[in-house]
Amino acid sequence: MINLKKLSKLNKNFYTRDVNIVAKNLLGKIFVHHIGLKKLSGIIVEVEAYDGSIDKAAHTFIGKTKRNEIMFEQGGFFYVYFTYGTHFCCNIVTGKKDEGTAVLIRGIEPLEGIEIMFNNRFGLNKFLKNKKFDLTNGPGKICQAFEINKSHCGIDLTGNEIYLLENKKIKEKEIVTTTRIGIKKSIDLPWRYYLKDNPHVSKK
DNA sequence: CCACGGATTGGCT
DNA sequence: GCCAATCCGTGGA
Repeated sequence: MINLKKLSKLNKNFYTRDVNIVAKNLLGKIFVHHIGLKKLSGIIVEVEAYDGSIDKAAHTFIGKTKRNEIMFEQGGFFYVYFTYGTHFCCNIVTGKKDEGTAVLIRGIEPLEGIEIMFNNRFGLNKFLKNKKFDLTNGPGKICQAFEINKSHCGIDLTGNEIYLLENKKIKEKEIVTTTRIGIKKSIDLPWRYYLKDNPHVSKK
């Protein structure tokens, strides 16, 4: 088991770099959400980069709007959006101010608060124990398990409610690079990254 | 004001 | 593999 107390929080210098650099480096980091006395955490195992300057699939491609304005801030903020009438998806804003770049979190390996996440996803049904790999393998599922919604959009990730922790360095050969999922524009950009053989990745 | 589609998920054929 | 659920951001009239 990882001793989270020894890990340092990721700072502004981490987040304000190029979106694809940050995306790759987010793999293996610990995502933490404090809710009162509850604590939920897990290892990031799958991400996608979005860059409004050249990427038609990015929410910022159309310019600044009320919905996407947090993506135009400097790196280190949290961007949450609602889609398909049913799901939230969470992103890490990256780069310098006005770049309009962010990383979508698509897969997490749960560490702390697994019982709470299970309850958030499936209720208290004990007959669903075989669902242990279906808790956080997808962006909508992550938000449901981690209790993330629109109210968390704009949070500063250097604060104490939602933040990320440093962890052991991931080797280049453990990272799979491929195209992004579920989009209809700019579908050929190889901006999806995930940890090889990890069962909490949404799709191979 | 109205129409449209989406960085998804889960259930059914 | 196919498709409904379900709502809001966005853009055009």
